[in-house]
Amino acid sequence: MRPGRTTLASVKITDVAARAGVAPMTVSRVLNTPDRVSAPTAARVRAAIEELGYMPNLIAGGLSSRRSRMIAAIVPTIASPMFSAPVQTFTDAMAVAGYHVMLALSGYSEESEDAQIRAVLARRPDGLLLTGAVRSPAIRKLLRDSNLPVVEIWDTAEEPTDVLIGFDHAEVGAAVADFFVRQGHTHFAVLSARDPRATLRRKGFVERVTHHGLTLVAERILEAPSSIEDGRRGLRQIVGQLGQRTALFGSSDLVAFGAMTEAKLHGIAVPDQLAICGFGDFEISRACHPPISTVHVDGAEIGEMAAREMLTRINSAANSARISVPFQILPRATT
Amino acid sequence: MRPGRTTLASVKITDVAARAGVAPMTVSRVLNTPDRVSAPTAARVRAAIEELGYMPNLIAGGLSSRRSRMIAAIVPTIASPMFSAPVQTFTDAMAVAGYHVMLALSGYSEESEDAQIRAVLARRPDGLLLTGAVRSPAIRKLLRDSNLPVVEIWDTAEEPTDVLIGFDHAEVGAAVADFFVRQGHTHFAVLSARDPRATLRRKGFVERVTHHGLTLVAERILEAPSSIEDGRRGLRQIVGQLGQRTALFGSSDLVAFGAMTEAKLHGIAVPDQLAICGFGDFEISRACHPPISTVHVDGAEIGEMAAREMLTRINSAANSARISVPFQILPRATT
DNA sequence: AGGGAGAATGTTACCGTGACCACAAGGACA
DNA sequence: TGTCCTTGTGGTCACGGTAACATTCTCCCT
Repeated sequence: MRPGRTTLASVKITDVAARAGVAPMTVSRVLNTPDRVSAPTAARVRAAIEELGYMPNLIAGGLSSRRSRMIAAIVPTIASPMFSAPVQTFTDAMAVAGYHVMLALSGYSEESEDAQIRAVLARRPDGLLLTGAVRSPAIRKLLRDSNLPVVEIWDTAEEPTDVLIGFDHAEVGAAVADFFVRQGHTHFAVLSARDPRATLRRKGFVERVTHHGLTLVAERILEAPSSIEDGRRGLRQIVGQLGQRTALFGSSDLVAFGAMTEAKLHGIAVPDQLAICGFGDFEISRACHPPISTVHVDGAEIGEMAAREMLTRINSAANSARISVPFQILPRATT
Repeated sequence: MRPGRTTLASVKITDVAARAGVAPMTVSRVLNTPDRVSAPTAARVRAAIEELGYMPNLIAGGLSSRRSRMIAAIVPTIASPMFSAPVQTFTDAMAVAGYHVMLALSGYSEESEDAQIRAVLARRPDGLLLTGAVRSPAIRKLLRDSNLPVVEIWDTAEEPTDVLIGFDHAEVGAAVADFFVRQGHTHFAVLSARDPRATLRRKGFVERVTHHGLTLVAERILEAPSSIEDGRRGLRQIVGQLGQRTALFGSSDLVAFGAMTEAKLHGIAVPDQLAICGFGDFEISRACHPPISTVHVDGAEIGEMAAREMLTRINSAANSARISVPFQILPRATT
């Protein structure tokens, strides 16, 4: 460190300005709107910044400009690829644009989510990333009044607060049922987590099965977020109800993998006696043996789209929208 | 909404003060140091807050108090339970204490981590959570000079910048080697990701094997972060080099699971011809069949400890420390 | 040559809080 | 009864930037 150099916290924009022989405002412009400063001046300022080890204070800047360059993201958990994937791509994409992401985890509790939203608004984020549509009317009103970009992901069933990116989970369930039916199945089972979106998938599946006049032989609700172990336990609990040939829909690939594992131990042939379809296209369903049929939805892509929508809305007003992301059934070896 | 009620952004502390008939400072005290305000005054202030829908501005508060009540966390990725678990528990524990966590993802690139640290310091966090010890001397100096609490997790091999919580990965590798040796193994193989900590484990393993004068029949470096598929591919590549009875160490449970999956397909008996030990005690190693022997380390616990240390250091100066977290080999069905 | 447009930079006035210090009122104590 | 301490509250100002407007200078066009 050169003599006279000062430390992180103590150097402020006025110090840099003095050193470079310009006004503080010019330093600010060099950092925020470089094209409005002449090249020689900018060079002098940059040199001063370098020499002093100046680090801008975004808290002060945020207060003054009323833009925090920060986004709050609230997801149930990051322990599942379902949410870690979009959070990861969203964070990366926003970082490129100069935004940081504040992460809050809500579990699967609605009250917790509401509390987190309130808490995080005190930091004056420039936007909000939420999981599923906000249900509490009070919070919805708060968000609408705040005039902030709100991107809700993973669910398009409900009315968007602002933008909603995802797909209809009930349709997924129905599509899986249809897929099984086309393969000639007549007997069905579901193992499904107790979370809002898994519930929609389960209902869509069950309704479609019923609509076809076919038989639901077993239905089991698991805890959320559900694990491989939940899938195994679920299958153990319904194993007595399975017939000669049953088609099982699991609410995630973890559940499906657990069910398959347990089925093998019970001597049940997959897919001949028990056909299995999961959800999420996690790596495990692709890389295990036999590979498990599943529903592909691109969480990473949803995160990127969310970032795109967020930036659009930060930079210019945009209308409320509902953006559908396709899902796709991937038949593999278990169906 | 009652008449006269104003919206989020516009209500400030002076409005509340006027409504309650007190000075702004008193409102601030009601929110930050309630015990210094008389009960009747506090009640009046709270009523005014409620009526106006006041939401404090933590940006302004942070500028004034020079405490942002925010922690920056930088991890390589949250796609692996290795990091999502501690991030999750850390975030939860800090939230209870009124701190929010800003998340940045560095991949496995050191330059990216350095850049992220610089970027995030501009937000004046009250502390930093990092993965592994900081290696760049410039950044280390920056952090030390900043006088911020810095909690580094997952690695105790290097010198801590401030506090280091984790274990020695080379010791893990050595312990696994010893464990195999005690079971009578004489031939060994490793499939290991190209990341700093996996590399330490691999080296510890290989050195111990060599030290015993035993044979390393195959060693394969995988990409980081490594997946089930990487484990399968790795095993395919070394399958020709495996002898009658080999003990394989995988750098994570995903790798181990992939290796086991592929071994079965090649007709290799596990554990008789190929014994396998993973690392991390992810759910998959416990819930798959046969359950895979692994090294248990409690990522969730590390996150909680990190939060504890962070809060301690925020509230009072503390000495640099290196905190060891135990790891434990869990023999299951693959060894 | 005069006028106007545009580029580069400076000046002023906050942004919304909390630290710090001042001060009034009331009770304890000698 | 006077002094001292404690408790509760208010006033002032600084935190470190940036928006908005003002100013200066240059250059170009008619």
